[in-house]
Amino acid sequence: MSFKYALVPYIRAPEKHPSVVLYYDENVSIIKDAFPKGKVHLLILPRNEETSKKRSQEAFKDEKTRKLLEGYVNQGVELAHKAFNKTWKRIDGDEQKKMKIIVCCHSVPSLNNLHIHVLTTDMCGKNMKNKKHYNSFTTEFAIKFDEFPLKEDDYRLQDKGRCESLLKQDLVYNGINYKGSFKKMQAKLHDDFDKVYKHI
Amino acid sequence: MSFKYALVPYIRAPEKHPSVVLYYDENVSIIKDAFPKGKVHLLILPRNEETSKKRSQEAFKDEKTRKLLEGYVNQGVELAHKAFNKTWKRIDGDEQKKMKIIVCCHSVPSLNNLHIHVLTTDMCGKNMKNKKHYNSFTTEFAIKFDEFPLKEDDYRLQDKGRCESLLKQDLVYNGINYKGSFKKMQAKLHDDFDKVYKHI
DNA sequence: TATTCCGATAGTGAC
DNA sequence: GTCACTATCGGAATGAG
Repeated sequence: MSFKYALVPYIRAPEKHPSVVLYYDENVSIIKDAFPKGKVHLLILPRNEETSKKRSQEAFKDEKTRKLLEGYVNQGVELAHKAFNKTWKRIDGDEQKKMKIIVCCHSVPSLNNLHIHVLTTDMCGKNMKNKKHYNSFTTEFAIKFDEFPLKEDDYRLQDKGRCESLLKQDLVYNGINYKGSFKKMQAKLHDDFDKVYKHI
Repeated sequence: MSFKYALVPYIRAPEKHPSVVLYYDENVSIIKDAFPKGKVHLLILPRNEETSKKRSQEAFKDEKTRKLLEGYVNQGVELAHKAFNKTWKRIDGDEQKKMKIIVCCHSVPSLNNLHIHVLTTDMCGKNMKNKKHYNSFTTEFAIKFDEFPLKEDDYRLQDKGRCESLLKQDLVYNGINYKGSFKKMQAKLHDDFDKVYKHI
């Protein structure tokens, strides 16, 4: 099952992966997601071993941990904006309007090391390929960083099955239900993106 | 919907299709199935217009029609054996053992002209590609020619839905249930065939 | 159950 | 929900002056 530990190298030895690691210090590594689901998609990896092996729901019950990460989250968002603006420009030239960023953790992660997703909301990354990818960022499956700590009765603390069922929900974009047709929705997503942004 | 009439040319003008038509007279055309599901796969097509447009269940209520076709069925089986033996030979050399032949009509045909399938039981034709193909010849979905006329209470006279559900049954070969895995079953079918027969 | 094309769905294996 | 591969399953079109 070693794939579950794919993030370990960036936590243990970030200095060895300069092409992937955007920033690191003793507390975190911030890396580019190898399979981006948005035009920009970063991961913040806490380097503390105890923190890293917890699920987000547990790790962020602790206020000190949350407070520590808060600053890095702001930094991650800043890095994401910079990366996005380096490649994309609004066609209307309005530089006040900033691309929105999602900061979240998956309620059922597949990789064993705690990671905070920081990604643009376009959902147009090269590796956005199916319904589960999409729903994992657009439904409650994604726990927003500012939702932590979860209330004690939040189903996402315990009910893995219910969380996973969110990934099978009908696709919804702009209030339109695309049912099973991921491809059609994706075409619309790309269309809409291309109407607003141009490649630099 | 013209695909439903794909067989019409062979009924109307068999003389124009010598590469497909093995035999014809005023009553029938016997042709090679364009998408063979067995190593040899023929179709017997009654040329009488009234007969041709009936389902087998109805057409073969009539004894005269059955008796007329009986002879052609025997001829079709003979032709199938000849065609098979022209290409395949038993490895054990036992020429007494003859390849078994299925003679049947589908309880829910997709083509509008009545056609009797005559095919070897190997289920190893080039166009045996999925579960429905297989089940259409190995379950009660296939009405054997000698089952006609059907008893009045046979569900296949009326219950199209139940007939169609037979096509979705689990795959069974040699008492083994292959569930959804058509490819694995097919590999076994080909294996077993190749153990007994060699190409001439 | 005619085929073919496309796409969604499902299971697996990955060291 | 890591990906990538294979295969299964599911719908729609097929014609054409």
